[in-house]
Amino acid sequence: MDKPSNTADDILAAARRFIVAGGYNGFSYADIAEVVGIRKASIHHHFPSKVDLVQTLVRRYLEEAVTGMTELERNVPEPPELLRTYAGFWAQCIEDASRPFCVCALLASELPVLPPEVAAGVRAYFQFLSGWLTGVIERGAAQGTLTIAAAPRVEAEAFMATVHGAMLSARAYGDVLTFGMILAPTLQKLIPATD
Amino acid sequence: MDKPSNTADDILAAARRFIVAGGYNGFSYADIAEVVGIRKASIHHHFPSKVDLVQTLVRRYLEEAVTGMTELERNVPEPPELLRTYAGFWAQCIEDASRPFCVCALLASELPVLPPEVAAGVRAYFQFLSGWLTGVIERGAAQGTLTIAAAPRVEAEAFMATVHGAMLSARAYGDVLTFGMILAPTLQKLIPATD
DNA sequence: TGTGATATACCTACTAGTAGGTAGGCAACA
DNA sequence: TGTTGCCTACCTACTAGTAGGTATATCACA
Repeated sequence: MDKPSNTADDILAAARRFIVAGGYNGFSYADIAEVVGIRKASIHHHFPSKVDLVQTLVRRYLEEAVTGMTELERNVPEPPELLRTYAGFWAQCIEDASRPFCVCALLASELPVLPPEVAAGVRAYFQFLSGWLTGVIERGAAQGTLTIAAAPRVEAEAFMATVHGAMLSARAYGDVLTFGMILAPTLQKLIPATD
Repeated sequence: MDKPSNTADDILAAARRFIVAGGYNGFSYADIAEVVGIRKASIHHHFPSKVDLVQTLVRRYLEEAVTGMTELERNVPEPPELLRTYAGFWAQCIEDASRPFCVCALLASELPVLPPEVAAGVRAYFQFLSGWLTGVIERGAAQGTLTIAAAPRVEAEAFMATVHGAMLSARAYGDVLTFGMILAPTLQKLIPATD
């Protein structure tokens, strides 16, 4: 677990913050060096190139998502509550400004100018997330705990799109409550009323 | 109408393509100079700084949206058809790759690192679009031609978020049909079945 | 009708600063 | 003793932007 040094983790954490703020071309090794408190050249010791750094970041981001979702499904088995928890996670991240945007959603927006290795990682994340949501929605529909109007895959893609678009709007308006406001009716349409 | 020279328009068109591909930091004056066929310094003659250039681009983008929506509402008066046409416009833009992303949606993702003048323009675009959609949905709900589960403003924000998120997914998957696939059930939920 | 003033649109050649990246050294430590 | 982690010092390529020039077009007016 402690194979990568603390500095490497610090570099990755700084890179994540910079990417979340302004994308792949929105930061430099000099920016990272400053916040981590080392020299530019020392970053190259841990990550020979910028591509290596961001590739590692995206790979870990996907790994964390996979373990996070697995963990989540163990603790929260019901599909409606899974969707609510997933949306609530991002609502919290945005509200407390700890992670105001999804790394891969941001990188996806600049996909055409991304190094191919990074682009592939971003695509993998989208495929995983969409697959996971499809599974959850499929299960909910079969159980009758979710109401869907289209195929589970399509509903999953629509849900994911709304989540990403809501992040964008929250950022555009500079209003952290926008995300929750948008997700509320989206969840409501999927979850049958219990009145 | 011919106040700005052809070259200035060419520069703006090139900048738009570059921004749509990779955002504010994803292109340089050198990139534009190459595709327009002039020298870097000549771009500075038309747009003294990069901020001037992108600011002008965003301002015009909003102006075009305003006139486009006004025109649209004159030709297509019914709210359901307005939403369908708006979504269809973007579906077409993405499918024929003519405008595979909204300039302001892309810029919004990197808002924290944008020059303040540009950021303000992006915010204005979001406010206009959200306001227009709110009006359309409000009217549709009053007429009974649209079915809404939340306040018109909330439904409008959710719709806009889904459109932007669907652009992102289409880009992430590299599949131009993803956008239409996502928007179909979204429209379906707002437009009552006519069976 | 010719002449001068002004403006437009572009050019070459340059600046300071920043980008990612490299070479080689030094100290701590297993 | 070799490896790890970081350093100074440097590189080349590129960034936005500037200085100063030229060719051409337009207009005012004698």
